Amino acid sequence: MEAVKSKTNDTPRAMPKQARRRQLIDATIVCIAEKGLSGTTMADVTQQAGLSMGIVNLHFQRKEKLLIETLRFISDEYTSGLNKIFADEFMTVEEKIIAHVNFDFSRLITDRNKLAVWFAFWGETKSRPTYLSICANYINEIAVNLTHLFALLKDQGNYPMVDPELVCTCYTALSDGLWLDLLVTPKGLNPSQARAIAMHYLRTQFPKHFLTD
Amino acid sequence: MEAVKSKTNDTPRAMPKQARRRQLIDATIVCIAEKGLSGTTMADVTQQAGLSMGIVNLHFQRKEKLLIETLRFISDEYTSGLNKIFADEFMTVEEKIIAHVNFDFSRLITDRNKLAVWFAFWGETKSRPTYLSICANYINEIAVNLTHLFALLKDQGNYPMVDPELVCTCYTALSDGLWLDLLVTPKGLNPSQARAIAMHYLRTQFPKHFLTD
DNA sequence: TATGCAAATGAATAACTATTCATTCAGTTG
DNA sequence: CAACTGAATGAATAGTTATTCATTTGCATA
Repeated sequence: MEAVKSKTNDTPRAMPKQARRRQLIDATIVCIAEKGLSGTTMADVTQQAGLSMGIVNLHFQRKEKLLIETLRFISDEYTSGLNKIFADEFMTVEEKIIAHVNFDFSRLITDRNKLAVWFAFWGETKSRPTYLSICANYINEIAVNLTHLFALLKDQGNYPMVDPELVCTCYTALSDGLWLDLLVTPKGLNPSQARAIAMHYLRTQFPKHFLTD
Repeated sequence: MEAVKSKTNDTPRAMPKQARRRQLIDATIVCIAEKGLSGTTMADVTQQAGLSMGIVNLHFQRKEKLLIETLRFISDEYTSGLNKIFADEFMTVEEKIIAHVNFDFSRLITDRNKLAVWFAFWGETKSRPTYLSICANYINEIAVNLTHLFALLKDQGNYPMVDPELVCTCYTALSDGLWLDLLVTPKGLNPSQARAIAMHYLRTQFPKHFLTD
């Protein structure tokens, strides 16, 4: 009897619930990419998910909450990926920075649908404090960690002139701008070229490192 | 009789018409900044302009056209500012590049209302070909001119290792990212700090130049 | 000052979209 | 297998917003 309870043996009912939420979030990402934030309706999202109109109310109460959870989802996906790198015990500082850059320009992150979602929400942060606070949180967390890595490399590699905080701000702005490029002019730049540009900048700061490609 | 015709003596009726359009575009910029693209209604815009509901229809036919003209307005403002610099006969190459950077981080461009408009539209380019084509146009035009300036400096300054196209892409991405920073975390960075970061990057490429600040 | 005319108004309308909820459905339990 | 339970449906509703257009306004001309 117990063996056939459900596909997974823990949280038998809660799991499917999470899956449904995820399904709706995925549909929302596709809709925002295809129709823009202002053009995305509940009918669009539920149809994209292959479900019925009332379903969003059931799982998210109202549209605004679905949108917020969608932003939170891609935000968490990004920060948790980076935190895994920061927390790794076996990578050198240089390897961690390279892993960071690789992650920034990986398939997962440079997916144009997700980039469209990022920029859609960024464009509204000035008017929606909730969006801003979700973005501001993760931005700060990452900046602290990345600055720390640059500071370590400065010491280890003997780069007395480097300003870790400046390099962090500059790298972050650069990768944001490269993402915009990938979103707006996808034929002008591909993810691996974008990655190369980011590495090019890092080499200007740490010329003895990052020479492996 | 002729002296009291109107406030300006040329194009007596056409001029006021342009002014009205401009007034509505200005109101649209404020509304997008305050309420987001998806939250901006016709009632908001006309109220912000201190005019009546029907006025948008009179001057722009429909909402979508007003939005497009708003994007075109800030786009033109940006390109025409830069083109003036590119076309200047009396500046050296180095001076032109500095003027370009100064313009990128001037009050006119780093106005947070306008930045909000830029990012609002960028976030929708994937779904609206019209927005994309307006953006793509000016992006390309500027890239050609800026790459040319970097190529000239490469020759004049004897920097054989510099790749002008790469530097242009990198500078452009960097300034886009810095604008995002100014929009999203205005307390983290001010325009003159952003300008300093851009100059810091240029000095890495042209170490004999851009030392004056 | 009267006349003509384009600009502007804003109440009314039409279109659209989020939200609700009575009903249906599917899976689990006793 | 019947009763139960919570998930899902989607037509109906309520609310919002773009658009229209008959009317008014203000200004230039004669």
